[in-house]
Amino acid sequence: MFVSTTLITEKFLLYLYPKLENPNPVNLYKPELFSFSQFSQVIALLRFLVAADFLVLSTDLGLLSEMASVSSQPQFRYTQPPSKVLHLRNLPWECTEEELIELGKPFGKVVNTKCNVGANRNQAFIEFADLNQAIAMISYYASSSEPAQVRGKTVYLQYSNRQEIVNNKTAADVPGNVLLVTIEGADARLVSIDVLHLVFSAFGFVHKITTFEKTAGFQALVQFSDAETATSAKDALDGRSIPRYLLPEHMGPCTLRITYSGHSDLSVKFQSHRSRDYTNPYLPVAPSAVEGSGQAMVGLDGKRLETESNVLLASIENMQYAVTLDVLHMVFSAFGPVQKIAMFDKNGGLQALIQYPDTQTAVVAKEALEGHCIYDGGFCKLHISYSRHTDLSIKVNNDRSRDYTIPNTPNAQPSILGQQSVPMVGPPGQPYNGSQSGWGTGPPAVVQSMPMQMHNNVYMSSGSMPQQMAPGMQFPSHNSSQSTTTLPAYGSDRCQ
DNA sequence: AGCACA
Repeated sequence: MFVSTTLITEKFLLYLYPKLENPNPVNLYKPELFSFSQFSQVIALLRFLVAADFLVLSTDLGLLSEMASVSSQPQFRYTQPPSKVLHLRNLPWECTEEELIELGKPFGKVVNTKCNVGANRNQAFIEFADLNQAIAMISYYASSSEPAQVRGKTVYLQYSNRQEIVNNKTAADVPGNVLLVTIEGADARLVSIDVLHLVFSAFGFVHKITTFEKTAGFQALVQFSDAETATSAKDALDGRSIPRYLLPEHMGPCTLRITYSGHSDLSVKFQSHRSRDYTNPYLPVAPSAVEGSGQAMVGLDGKRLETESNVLLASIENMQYAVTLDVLHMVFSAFGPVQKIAMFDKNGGLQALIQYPDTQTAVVAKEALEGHCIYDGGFCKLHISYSRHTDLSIKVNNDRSRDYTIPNTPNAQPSILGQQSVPMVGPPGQPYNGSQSGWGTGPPAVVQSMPMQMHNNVYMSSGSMPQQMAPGMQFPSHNSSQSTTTLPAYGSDRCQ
């Protein structure tokens, strides 16, 4: 209740009574008797009570007496209790918030609005900062010869039956840099992520795209740099269909429904047929995106899990210095006996498969070595993933491949756990001196992921090529040396 | 022309 009942003295009611018939009692306000706030609120309250037959005005007694019911002339002009919120009806089509604010501004501060309400979308609410402002507006139009109008159309006002506007503004209404795109059409799910990328790239650099299946259908989240770019794409594409020439001929039309997403930065773990991160070319390709991969494992959280293996695939980035079989053997022997190594060139870079007797050792080695550099200065940076092999077939022992399990093999140096003291070899750089992140501190601050072509090697079964990236896929330049970390000295306490 | 929507 907005006014203490003790304020309604007999004197006050006697004063008010004749004025209640006046549709605009604000004009009759007598500051020497009551504050404006008290006056306005009580007027509105009394009107409501009278209209609702809770009070009956008695001229004889000059008093208001309480009554339960029965009114010969029920009044419906003031059937709502006063509220800061006004209900407007008979509004013109697609009335805007600006028009509502314009209408309410003369009476006070409009703090909230809601338009396009109701089945015909021709109702609205406006909420004032103060109850008296709402009262002032209702009072004014109750007595005015000119009705309230929007675009020349009469609108009808009354107090809302709610005390505040609750804006169900969902994320879909709040502009953001990420768009939620629903692709409608019988063949919606056949729309490739590359086509979506192409369509949305017309409006600016697309950072990331994820696609997924929901009850709403086939949907995608498209991330732009900023809300302005996203808005331009939304305005241009919402309700439009994907150009036919971008789709296979047999496909039906695919219409885009676009809202804003609540997200601001999508989390893309892999480049795959479902998600892309165009800002990070070194994001690994999800095995699920690799044809013929039957190893897709899904964790409890629904994310993909890497399939562990006793064989590691190492690719060497920024190979300024020769990395020999012996160097690799030394590096990887620090974590356990290395059974076999096979080296090969791939896409102008060097890769190697390193086989341990068990998966646990490989896991430890991978965790320790991933992202580290064999040589100081960011040279020969290792990127390690699990191979799908479990036992390498080494045909011949030479400077590129070796089976250390075969006894009496020259240069074969089976390592055992604990045999750790291996001096730094190779031409340049200084051995790790402990000033940078050591074993104990875990992986480097920024661990670059493996290049996406790394799955593609001669040791893998046919049909294991990674999915081709889309033509026109663009990557911002990156500084590969900024995140390199020198490989610490081998044989630290981590490896016991 | 008469009170939002998950």
